[in-house]
Amino acid sequence: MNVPDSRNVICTVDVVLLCLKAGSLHVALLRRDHNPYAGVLALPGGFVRPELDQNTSDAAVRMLREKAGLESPYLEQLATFSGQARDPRGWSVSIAYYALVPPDLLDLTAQPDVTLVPVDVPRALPFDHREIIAAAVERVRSKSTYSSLPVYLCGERFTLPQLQTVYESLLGESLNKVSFRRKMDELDILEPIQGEMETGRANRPAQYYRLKAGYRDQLSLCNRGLSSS
Amino acid sequence: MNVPDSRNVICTVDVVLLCLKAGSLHVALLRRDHNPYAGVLALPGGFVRPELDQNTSDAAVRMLREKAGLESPYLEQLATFSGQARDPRGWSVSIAYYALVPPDLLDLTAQPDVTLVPVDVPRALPFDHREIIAAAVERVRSKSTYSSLPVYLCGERFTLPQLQTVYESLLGESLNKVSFRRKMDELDILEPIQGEMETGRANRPAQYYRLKAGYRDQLSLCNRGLSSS
DNA sequence: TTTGCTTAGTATAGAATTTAGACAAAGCTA
DNA sequence: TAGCTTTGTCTAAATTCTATACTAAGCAAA
Repeated sequence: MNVPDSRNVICTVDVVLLCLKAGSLHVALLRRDHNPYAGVLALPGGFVRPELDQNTSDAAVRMLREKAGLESPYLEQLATFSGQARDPRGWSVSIAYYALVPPDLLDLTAQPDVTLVPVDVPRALPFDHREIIAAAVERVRSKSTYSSLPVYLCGERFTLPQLQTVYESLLGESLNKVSFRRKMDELDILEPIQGEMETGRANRPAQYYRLKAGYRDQLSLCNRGLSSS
Repeated sequence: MNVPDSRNVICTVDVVLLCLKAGSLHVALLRRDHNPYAGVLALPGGFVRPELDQNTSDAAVRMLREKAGLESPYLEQLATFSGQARDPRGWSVSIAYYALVPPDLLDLTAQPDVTLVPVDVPRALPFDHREIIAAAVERVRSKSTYSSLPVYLCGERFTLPQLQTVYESLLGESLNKVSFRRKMDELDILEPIQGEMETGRANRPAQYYRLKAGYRDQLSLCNRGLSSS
């Protein structure tokens, strides 16, 4: 009667690692090194290890470090997926996280096991990983309509036209330049980097910006959203 | 190496059952009938039972039925809480759900074990239940700024002034009547109940509305949010 | 060196949306 | 029947958003 069948539940953590490549959202997949599905591309993930992890968020950080060799600037719990059918080993829960990284942080030459796959191209995946990825993409696109989330897909510094392009590729629609700049200004999370301009192109140089110090780990929300629809 | 220490993880589900009482949000607590914390007020919850539950959502439905004796019109996964310290029995995860019910669905005389407690009055609770409740309240208030969520706190039928009052008590600010009605109209999820008016008060009777048939289990989102701030 | 091209960044006017206030509608009470 | 109250709608003013135009500034080619 005391601690019954819940001992039969397998407890794992999976991470949806997202970044922009060639203007579209990609997810990082790894070839699994053991059964089930050994050799198959899947989300980085694994068992929660109580002796190593203070909580599941720690476990997600550990997965990213061990399997993709990086510390993500943005990591958020997505949802928990559960049931009998999703894992052939038995009734399981997977606490899913998603991470956003700028492209330069994912050094694919140093991590030859990692494969970047466009999220919008349907593909068979083991477990319910396709569903988990779909939920993460949905969450990112939704949050991009009213928050500063996409900033985490940019590097340390970026120009406003670059940032606008990132928003536009996530939202799948073009944004009004004046409105976009007004809203970034209202968010009040960016600061120009004095004297640093994007040069080398045949036009007026664009100002480089960076996140203000206090906003490294904290989202900012717009009052009225960014897109028109 | 195969299925390691994750067997040592305790897997539970907790439900934050919310309703409006006297114009403010209340959470339903139950007196625990076994250790740890036997006799203490806590969230309805319990172990996931793989032989009974298809998934954790089923488990949450079961908790509501067994412990509070009701079927909630709205149930959504909130987040998963985890770690060594939150449960004296050991490293645990709790997949938390939240439910919204109209006041008349919670028959406290038939369920004498259930206690309704205002969410804004701080109170010591076992486990990390205070944190879980805070997250649920935060989620409900946040979603109320841009969605039809508060409708689930009303009964089968309600007038627009009643619904506006529900929004206002959740958001903690008064809303513009014209804007509120325009946005409810844009959501296009309510229909007037022909001929049914709220009578018995010393003023012009208000029209009763209900959710349109297709929207019983589905949220609708505003383009631009409801509140002004 | 100069001309032309391209994109950055800003100003402005017109369009669209939101809000505050006014007011008629309609039932209850006295 | 008069007066009170809240519902539901209309309208004008305030605010916000968008399209367009225009200057800024660097590169490339003549």
